[in-house]
Amino acid sequence: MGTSGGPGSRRVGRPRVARRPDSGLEPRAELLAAAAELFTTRGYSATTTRAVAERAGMRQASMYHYVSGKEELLAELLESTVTPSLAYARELLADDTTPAEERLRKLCRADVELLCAGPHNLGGLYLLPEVRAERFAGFHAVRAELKDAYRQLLAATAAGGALAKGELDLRTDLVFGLIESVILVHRSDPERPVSVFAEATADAALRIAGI
Amino acid sequence: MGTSGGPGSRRVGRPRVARRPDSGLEPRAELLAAAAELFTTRGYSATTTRAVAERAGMRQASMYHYVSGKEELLAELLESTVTPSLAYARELLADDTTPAEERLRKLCRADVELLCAGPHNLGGLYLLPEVRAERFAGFHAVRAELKDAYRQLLAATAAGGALAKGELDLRTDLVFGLIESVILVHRSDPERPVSVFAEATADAALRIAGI
DNA sequence: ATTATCTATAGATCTATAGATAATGC
DNA sequence: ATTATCTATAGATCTATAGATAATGC
Repeated sequence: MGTSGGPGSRRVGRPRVARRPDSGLEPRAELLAAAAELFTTRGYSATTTRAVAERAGMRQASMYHYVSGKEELLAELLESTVTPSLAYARELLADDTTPAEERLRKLCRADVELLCAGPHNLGGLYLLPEVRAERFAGFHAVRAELKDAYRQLLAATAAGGALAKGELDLRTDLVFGLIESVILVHRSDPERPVSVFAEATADAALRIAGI
Repeated sequence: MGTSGGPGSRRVGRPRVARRPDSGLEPRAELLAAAAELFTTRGYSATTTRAVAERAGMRQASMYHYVSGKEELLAELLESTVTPSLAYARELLADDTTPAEERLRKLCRADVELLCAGPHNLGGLYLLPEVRAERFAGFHAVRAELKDAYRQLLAATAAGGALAKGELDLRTDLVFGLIESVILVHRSDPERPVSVFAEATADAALRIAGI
């Protein structure tokens, strides 16, 4: 199953017509990277299968050797934007030795870092209107679980414990909204150093939470 | 020039094939409303001229009697989402009898109300990736001016006056980001009473601002 | 023989124009 | 005569499949 292989190991199959420096990625990963860039900058529907394939260095039809179409690419990219944060959120929820305030701060910071990580503002995929389609219900479920983790941590803080349900929901929405707004802010200024930004956003989130 | 005319006044021209209860809107306004709904829910590129026209009650080709194409519709809708807020922001900047904190709060509240106004989450248009195109530079200019109004108000507050330039920019981004995040929050829960939400968001914005 | 790619293309759109038509206005 | 609409359609895509081809593997 060897990966794309070390230098010198020639690949099986007809050679690509556009030979380029080996990206070191598997063809499927090349397609995902190409899709990430195009979907986030031009949008999903505006991106053709030809554009994705060609950016990945192959012809349009060759793409179908690896994926069933655009939808599959988007679905996979979407999940990759929440899964790591969710895993971390679960860890934090299970940790009952650390104060909730601190855990909430950690989650905010990590979430912002993850949303801003990578070259293509992947978090921005979530803003695509097409994502609402039933096809992506899996992603929405994961995202709802992440939001619920925020709610639970918020409820466990001193300030949050005093809130009525409606109030807690509103605060959760505001905090979660602020975290997601980093997608927009990051989009408008991708140069900003992420760690400072993550810290400042976590601060802001805790202030909104009332801490 | 009479508008669509009072009841009973028949319209000139071949009748539409799909007769429907008079919406009371001019044909161009009907097209804009249809585009607003479709662009915000399905996205811009995913929306065909046929879909827009038919939702507006006419055939695809008839649309070209009123607009040059989809682009024109999006451009007009976009501007309509910032222009009112910007007008209000200018008023507030000119008013030097009211404390900056209060003016900032007012701008936040008004901006949220406007973003959530109307049936179709119009603010969400700004999230469309296609909006980055050069074609919409006009919109971006207006939006940048609105953001600058936030910056100026922020700088005029007691807390903001103490900030270095980089710090002020970061705060501005966070506050502006929070305001825009209402688009996302409103999208996920359109039922929430807007005035409460606007108040809570303004609160949150001022806390982020450090007030 | 197996594989990854290619070229070619059918079928399904989608946009924007041309030209016909069915109202009102004079 | 003027107008708002219609029907029809040319030209330009775009997707997904069929089948050919150029490598390596045995």
